[in-house]
Amino acid sequence: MPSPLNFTARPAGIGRARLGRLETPHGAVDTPQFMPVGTQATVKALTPGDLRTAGTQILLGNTYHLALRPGEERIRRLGGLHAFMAWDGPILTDSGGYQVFSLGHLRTVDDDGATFASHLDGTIIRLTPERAIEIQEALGSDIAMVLDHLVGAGAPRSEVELAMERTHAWAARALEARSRPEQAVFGIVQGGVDAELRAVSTQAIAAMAFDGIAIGGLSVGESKAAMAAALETVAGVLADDVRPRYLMGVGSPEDFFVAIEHGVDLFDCVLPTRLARHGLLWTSEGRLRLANAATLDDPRPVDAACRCETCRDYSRAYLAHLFRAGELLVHRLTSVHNLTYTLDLMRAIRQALTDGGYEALRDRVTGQFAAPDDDPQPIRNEPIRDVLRD
RNA sequence: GGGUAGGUUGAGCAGGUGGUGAGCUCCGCUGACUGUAGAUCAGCCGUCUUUCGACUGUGGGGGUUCGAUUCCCUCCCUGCCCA
Repeated sequence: MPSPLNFTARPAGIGRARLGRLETPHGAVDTPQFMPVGTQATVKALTPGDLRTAGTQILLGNTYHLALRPGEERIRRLGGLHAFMAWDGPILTDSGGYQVFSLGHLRTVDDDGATFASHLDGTIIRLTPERAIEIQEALGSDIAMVLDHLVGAGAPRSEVELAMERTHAWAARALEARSRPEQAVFGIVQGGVDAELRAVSTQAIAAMAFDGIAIGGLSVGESKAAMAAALETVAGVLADDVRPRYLMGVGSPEDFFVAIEHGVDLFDCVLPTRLARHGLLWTSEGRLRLANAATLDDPRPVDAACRCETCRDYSRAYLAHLFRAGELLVHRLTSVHNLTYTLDLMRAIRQALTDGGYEALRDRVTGQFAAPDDDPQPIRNEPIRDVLRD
């Protein structure tokens, strides 16, 4: 089956980093690229217009959540996920594999698939590799993910290995089950942070006829060093693989650089939008917490270097007020900003990989977002009253 | 003026009928969050102490008592009813 995707990429001269372009039935995506997460057919608090303005090129949706509500058949009857949510750009749907992990106490897993007790009403939901493909075909996403089995950091090797073997078997079954040539399907590498299992898994998935390779089972509690090591293992095995590579569930600004240098093309993460709703903003000077008392008196924009509507029109003090007052507008304004920051960062990375200056950009951003333990200079979040006093 | 119900740590409450009142929810302070069961969650939130712990605190004053939030006297304040 010819791939519905057309992906071209070239080495960028920094580690294994590459610059590419991914063409899908609903439009092209420049890589490296970040995909905002819209689990329930919406990126929380944002309209498709907001997403476009922020620079979004491709979105995520979720098999488990949409099958539960409103139901994939209803979405199919209503014209498919793109029409349903009024987003005409590319969409990638996750398979529900993450819910096998995150809803651990509401499900059981066996070799054939996973059984959930719906988190909404307890209804029993069965997800198999075939069913996950069927749901995603009904949703009509551009890229479907295979159902996989991921386990948390710290799981015993035997458990990691079992989940990996299951993932491989499920991957093969998903490929057998696919019936829509216009929908791409990505396989998912597992294997935890065990170098041997990671390598085995990468080889197994890469040997199958997927349209792209996803790296799963990371950013689930392991250390930064362990994640980097796992990426190195995967990158080594995939050295000559020309398909798009997608690191699932990552990440934070500093994580992007590490992964890109290991050849990752695509990212998704709830972090920018979730942190936004929780009052944590990413800026060109590091983190800004709306909840902190000092922000209440700060007349400055969130980020003077940012082009977004929030930074153009509103002060930190106003956002801090909205946050404390529980006003819903704050969710849109902070989400607009964090997504703009993230997508502009990704654009800046592509630019730097093209024109130079990548290392300087990486070092600056990594320094701003380093863990407190590594950073003796926590970001300052103080009002500039002195400047205003005449 | 008469009657009645009250006054608890920023706010709102719970509790306590002579022997441990620092418990809850807000507010406030500080964190966490990585393929979204998350507009969520955690810690702190009288004073001193890193901790352990110590001390203070039930409207004010006084009394009875070994001991009072509890019993007595008195004053202040608030709600409601009647005049």
